[in-house]
Amino acid sequence: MSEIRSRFAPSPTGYMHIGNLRTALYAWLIARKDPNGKYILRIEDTDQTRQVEGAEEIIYNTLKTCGLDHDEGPDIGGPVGPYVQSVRMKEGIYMEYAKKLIHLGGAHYCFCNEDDVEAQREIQTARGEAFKFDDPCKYLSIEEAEARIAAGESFVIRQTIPAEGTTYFDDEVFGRITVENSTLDEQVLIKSDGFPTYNFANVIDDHLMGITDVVRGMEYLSSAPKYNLIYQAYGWDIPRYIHCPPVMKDQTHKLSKRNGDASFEDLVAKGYLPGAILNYIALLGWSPETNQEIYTLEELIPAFNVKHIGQSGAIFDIVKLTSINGIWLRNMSLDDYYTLVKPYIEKAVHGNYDLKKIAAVVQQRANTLSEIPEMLDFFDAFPAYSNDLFVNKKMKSDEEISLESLKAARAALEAVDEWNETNVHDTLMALPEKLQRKNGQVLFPVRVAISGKQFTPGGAIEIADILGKEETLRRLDLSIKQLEG
RNA sequence: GGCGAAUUGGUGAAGCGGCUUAACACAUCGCCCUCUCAAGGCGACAUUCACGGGUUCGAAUCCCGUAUUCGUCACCA
Repeated sequence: MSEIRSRFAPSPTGYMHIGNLRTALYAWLIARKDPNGKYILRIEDTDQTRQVEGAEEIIYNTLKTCGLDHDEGPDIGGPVGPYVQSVRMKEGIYMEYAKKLIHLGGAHYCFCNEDDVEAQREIQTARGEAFKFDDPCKYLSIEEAEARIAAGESFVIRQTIPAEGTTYFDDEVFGRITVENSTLDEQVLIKSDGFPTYNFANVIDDHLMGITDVVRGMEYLSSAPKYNLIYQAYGWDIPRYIHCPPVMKDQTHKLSKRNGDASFEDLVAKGYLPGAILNYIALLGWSPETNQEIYTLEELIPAFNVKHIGQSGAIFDIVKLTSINGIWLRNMSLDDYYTLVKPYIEKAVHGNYDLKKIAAVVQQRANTLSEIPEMLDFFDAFPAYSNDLFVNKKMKSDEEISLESLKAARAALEAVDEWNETNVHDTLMALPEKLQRKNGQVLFPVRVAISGKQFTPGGAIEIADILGKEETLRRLDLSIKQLEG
């Protein structure tokens, strides 16, 4: 009965930010650490003006591709549904609890219109104070208020906050936060359209759904004390709070899609693996106890520990993500890698080549999927290149030596009957000795001559093998002609 | 402006009073390996933990103040 229940409670506003995903990940890990733990998905759509079509789909898809499976949610149901706040609202859940709170003295009806509130706000902000609505309605008796409602007056329900004293709440990462009650605003709990505000719906749903661990961004840190007041009024158990510092774009700006920063789906489109993204995100603001840095989702479960979540914002570093992604790519078996990468190879290579060999050669060098096509463009079209490429100090190679090597290679290769990597290798590796040259003085020119590029995935032997005898000889001929001027 | 929080190298960070001449990783720079580029191997890279005081035999680690940054102050979440 003491199972951990954590939740991911996104608003369907469009895309999946990196910060949101990290919150979802941490909450998931916390639930999965407990063998009986449950991970709940709840859709928070109480703001009817911000609904975005298809946003829910993005949430389901992202969680699915990340492997963040949930045990209860709108799509699969569960014992404490419904899991969408707008449908919970229609069932009258929030209004029922709000009324209960009123009778417990933790809230009151308010009939002030927005102009009344605005007037106060102007005065207070002019004085440089934080806004705190001094609500005349709080002195109305419940009977009086109910009579006005019965008469058809529009109303909201606001939280009632004790005038004096302090309230605190305990956070797993920030410790105890204490604030003066006098600084707390009597915020709206139920809006005039009957919908609850985020702050209220959250408390009610977390309690009704038996949530034990609340993971969320630290932008909610200042409003958290008000939550405790509500929990206390009801006499409910307060869940564990885990507030996470923001994911930053730089020192002073939060990472946000609004500023054109990458979202999860953007990163996937750029050629990053979901697993690698999750791996990296886990490390943003959290650090493991060992020096291990590469984690699969499964490995993250035992390693994860709330105690090691940091307190200051972490800057999102795409370079580090790229490095981690490269490691993930290189760690794959060739078969898995090949099926993953085949579409990317086919974007660049249409000729009749052994794509799996190409995959093998590219696996050691690509850090992202999307950079693969341009690495392979020379297979289809032998590019025009300058003879300068043959000049390389380190290889002790120049145009003259290259020409000599190329001619020798051409002749030797022409004699190869069975064209495979071993034979090409043996043939080419026999040349340096014969020509009294270093390996690089022969193989380097050959690689340039058949690829036309300064840098290539794979060396001369691998490329020649993939290109095949006919194409290799053809390119060699072209390059020899070019060198002879 | 009030309130809350944070502050260790270019980046993520470890550290929680002596074992720290501040771990590890990315990035950067050397060297090695090598048919290029990568990958891999080796090495360099904070005399110093925002600043100023204090406590202590001893502080990045505890306390106070200053500065800076972030968050919040909505019938948005």
